[in-house]
Amino acid sequence: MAGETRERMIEATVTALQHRGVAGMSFTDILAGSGAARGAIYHHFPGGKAQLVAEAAERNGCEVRARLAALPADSPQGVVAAFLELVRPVLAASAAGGGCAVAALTVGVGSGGDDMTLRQIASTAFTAWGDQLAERLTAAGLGPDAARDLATTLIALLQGAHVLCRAAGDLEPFEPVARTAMTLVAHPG
Amino acid sequence: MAGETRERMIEATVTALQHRGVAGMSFTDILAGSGAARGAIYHHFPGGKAQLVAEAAERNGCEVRARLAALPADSPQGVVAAFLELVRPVLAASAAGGGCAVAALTVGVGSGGDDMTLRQIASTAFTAWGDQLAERLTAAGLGPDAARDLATTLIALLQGAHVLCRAAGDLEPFEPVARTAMTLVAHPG
DNA sequence: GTCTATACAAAGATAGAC
DNA sequence: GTCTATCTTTGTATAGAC
Repeated sequence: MAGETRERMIEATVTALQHRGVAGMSFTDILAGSGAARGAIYHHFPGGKAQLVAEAAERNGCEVRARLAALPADSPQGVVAAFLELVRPVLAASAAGGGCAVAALTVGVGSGGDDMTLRQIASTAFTAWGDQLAERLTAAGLGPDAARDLATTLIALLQGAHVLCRAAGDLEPFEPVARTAMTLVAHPG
Repeated sequence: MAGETRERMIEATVTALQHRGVAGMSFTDILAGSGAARGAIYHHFPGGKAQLVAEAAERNGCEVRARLAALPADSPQGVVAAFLELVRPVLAASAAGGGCAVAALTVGVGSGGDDMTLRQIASTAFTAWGDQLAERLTAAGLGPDAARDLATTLIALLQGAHVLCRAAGDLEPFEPVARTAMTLVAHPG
């Protein structure tokens, strides 16, 4: 079926991005992970690696955003608690060698033209996540300014926990971060 | 003088790590940045890239730890404020294309033997930073448990801000994070 | 200790048959 | 639309002269 192979290649790229990053991943990984042939890459992605990585990161960014949009908005505390439970398994995967596919676009890239495009994609995704989270927090009754600050902080904590958990190889660094996040929402602004 | 070239190579590696990461950096960068000849690398670092990267990251980790040790300990609020002012210029460099050399060891590495060693080095550095920060906070009067949680959270916020600021290309994401960190220390535990 | 030259492998990118 | 084969570049690693 048309687009089937292309789809599998994008999925494989998301996984490769999480595990090895932009510079660390190779087409060999993508081909092994998707079962596609070598020439198929440039058939589906004429822009080469840059295009493939860009599409994979955008895909992953939208998926995460959708999951944030599905958070309950009963109370600010409830939103933060649900957010923490949502990211816990993701961080567990990070500790096991995974990571954030969007964050991968920000490291290991220089100042070249294509690299700036990738950074832009990451920035857009992070902004979208923050906006979505802030929307949930305001829907739960938090003031607009406090919601924005808290949302950005939660995204930063998530990314920081990715780095720390990946280094530690377990979820241990996440626990104090989660405790702090809960005390945060108890004393906004 | 003996060790002069070796020193410059380590310095160049720290910079390369910050800008390109482990997989993204190459010996070409290190040679250009240190003025050394190609063969000099394996003369000073028989272990090749893994050894060079490991030593550079350990060096950088110790330098950061020393700067954390120099923080004043007048009050918990004072420690956090001084920490934020300490990291602000670092994050500005990150926004301009730099980054955290230690965090670079956690991404873009697989599950190989050398890679696990690098992850271990990063983990050790992060733990040392957290311990040092917690020590300052307890010296300023905070309880041991609250100090540990807050210290780990601040390190996570720092790493998260690195990712966000690098993606955004400016310091803007750091401001709400800094505001939140100050409100945090006003309501410990 | 420092340099030049080079071997060897891996990765990205293409061409062309089917 | 998919596959095999290959070109080119880059990067790690090594050998050996000075």
